[in-house]
Amino acid sequence: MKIGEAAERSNLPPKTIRFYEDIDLIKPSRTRNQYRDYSDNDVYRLLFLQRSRSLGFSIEECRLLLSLYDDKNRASSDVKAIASAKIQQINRKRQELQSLKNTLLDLVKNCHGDDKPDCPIIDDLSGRKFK
Amino acid sequence: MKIGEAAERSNLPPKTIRFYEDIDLIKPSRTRNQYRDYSDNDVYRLLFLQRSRSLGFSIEECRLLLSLYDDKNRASSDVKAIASAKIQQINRKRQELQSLKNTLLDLVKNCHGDDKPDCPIIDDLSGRKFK
DNA sequence: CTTGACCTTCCAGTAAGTGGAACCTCTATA
DNA sequence: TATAGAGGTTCCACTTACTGGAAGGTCAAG
Repeated sequence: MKIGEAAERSNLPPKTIRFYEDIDLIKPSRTRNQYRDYSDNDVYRLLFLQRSRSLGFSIEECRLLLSLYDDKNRASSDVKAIASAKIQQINRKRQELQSLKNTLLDLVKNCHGDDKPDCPIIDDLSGRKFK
Repeated sequence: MKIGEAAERSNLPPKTIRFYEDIDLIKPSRTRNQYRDYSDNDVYRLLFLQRSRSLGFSIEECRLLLSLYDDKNRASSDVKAIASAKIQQINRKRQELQSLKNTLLDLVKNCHGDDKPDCPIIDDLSGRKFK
């Protein structure tokens, strides 16, 4: 099948699929007229990429995951370790966002939010102590 | 003062400070020998950038915030609106991460994590239904 | 007078695509 | 048969927010 159909089936834009080929994540065959020709297996591969990317794995992590996907002798513990590390990463990111949010909430709480130029948020950002 | 000292005082690397100049966030004067020459006000501006960036504001948001910082007649409500929007953004991002995490936790929970090639995580990523 | 720290500019690369231009190919229809 | 349109191709540039490195200039100390 051509790239358009592969795109539909994998929920990935054609541009992204070509990009994945550029970085050697997938290598479809070509027809005589140079059109990319995707097999069902290629589509599975693209779906694998679509799902793992949407779960927050980086391209390099996806590459690793794909190599495990290809490796019929992989240990499930290897895959589990990658997924667990990703969960820890997400936890850290969430905590970081939480603390940013708390700081912003504090700032917003102290800002009267009217038409006057006096603004504790700006004061804080500029480094003026105002507490 | 030269860029090294401005960097120390603002907690920003010199490279980043030069970059901020490239994108017109700050315009220090120059000495005869072409060295950048930062005033105290310049350092406050850099600190403002450092703080707002570290609070998760994008460069363009910082540019807007800086223009409010410069505007002695700004309404504090304008600033408050930007900060509030950012809080909403953070909330959305956190929810997104939470749901990614839940999916990954589910996957990991179902993976025995031993030396055998059978792996529910890979199965799920590849689109095979295994429940 | 040379060494070393620090400064300068410019070019390239990062992550993960997206947008657009210029051009090709196939199918359908007037 | 001519042509229009859909969808394919390549390549280059842009995005975000920097970071690294090369090649060279400047200045104070020894």
